[in-house]
Amino acid sequence: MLSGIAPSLSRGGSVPQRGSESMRQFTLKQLRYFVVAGELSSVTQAARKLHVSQPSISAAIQQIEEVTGLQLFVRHHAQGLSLTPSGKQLMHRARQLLRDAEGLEKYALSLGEEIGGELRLVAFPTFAPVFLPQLLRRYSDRHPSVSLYCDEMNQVDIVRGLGQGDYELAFTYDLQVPEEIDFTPLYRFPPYAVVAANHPLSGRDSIGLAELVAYPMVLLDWPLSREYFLSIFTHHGLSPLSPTAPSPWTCCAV
DNA sequence: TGTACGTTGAGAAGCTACGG
DNA sequence: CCGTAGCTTCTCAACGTACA
Repeated sequence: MLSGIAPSLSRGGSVPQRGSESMRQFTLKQLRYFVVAGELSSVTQAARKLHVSQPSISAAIQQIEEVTGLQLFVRHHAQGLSLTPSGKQLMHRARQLLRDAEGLEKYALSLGEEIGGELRLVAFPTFAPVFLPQLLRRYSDRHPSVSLYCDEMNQVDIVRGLGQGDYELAFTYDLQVPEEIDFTPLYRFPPYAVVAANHPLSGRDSIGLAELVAYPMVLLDWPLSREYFLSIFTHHGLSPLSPTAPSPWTCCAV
């Protein structure tokens, strides 16, 4: 949540607010002006894009700066604007707020009708190609009015994205998922070893961990993933040969 | 010096609250 | 119900600044 500010949910027209409190708020419209100006690094271009005058953009930014007490932009005369670190942080949250407001509007419009709006989800790349297509297709068939937006990330970025509200849903492993995130197990995956057809261990129904340590391994070198698989060995007092670290797509190919 | 761009000031328009 | 006051937001014009 945005702390210390009180955005007004007005759309179009003015919202008269008497008294000194009125100067302590800003509107979603002003937030949108700020975000677009930040994205384009220009008041002029933002004004063109939003079909308003330059002073309107400038005034909106100043209002937000006054309310928050933050300097959001560094002004470069005749050279546009650049976001300050505070401006970047606020813009990130402002985008979320605008998205939520848009979602709320769509939700309100869809009340009494079928489910609509946008569902943003993210998945771990190694099993995203395996499970997501079928899941997404079934979901789209059932809820055709929902726009699905899907990303692929490593475990650390997935957890961060959920925490920041960038995504509503994630498909990933149960690795260091914070308590504040609801985790529902869908599948249980036993670890598999994939070997070449002419490998000494080829053709076996099962392989013991101790048998694997003698051979070099290929592991996905992503945050937590590599540590997780190595921990399976160390938990049993085993030390595998130094694994190589290819790209995720190389792993998929292997 | 011309051009591009952001800011400032003045005035208009639109909205709501309030009182008669 | 209507007129007025107060407020916000908008546009236009002018100005200041930086760069080629």
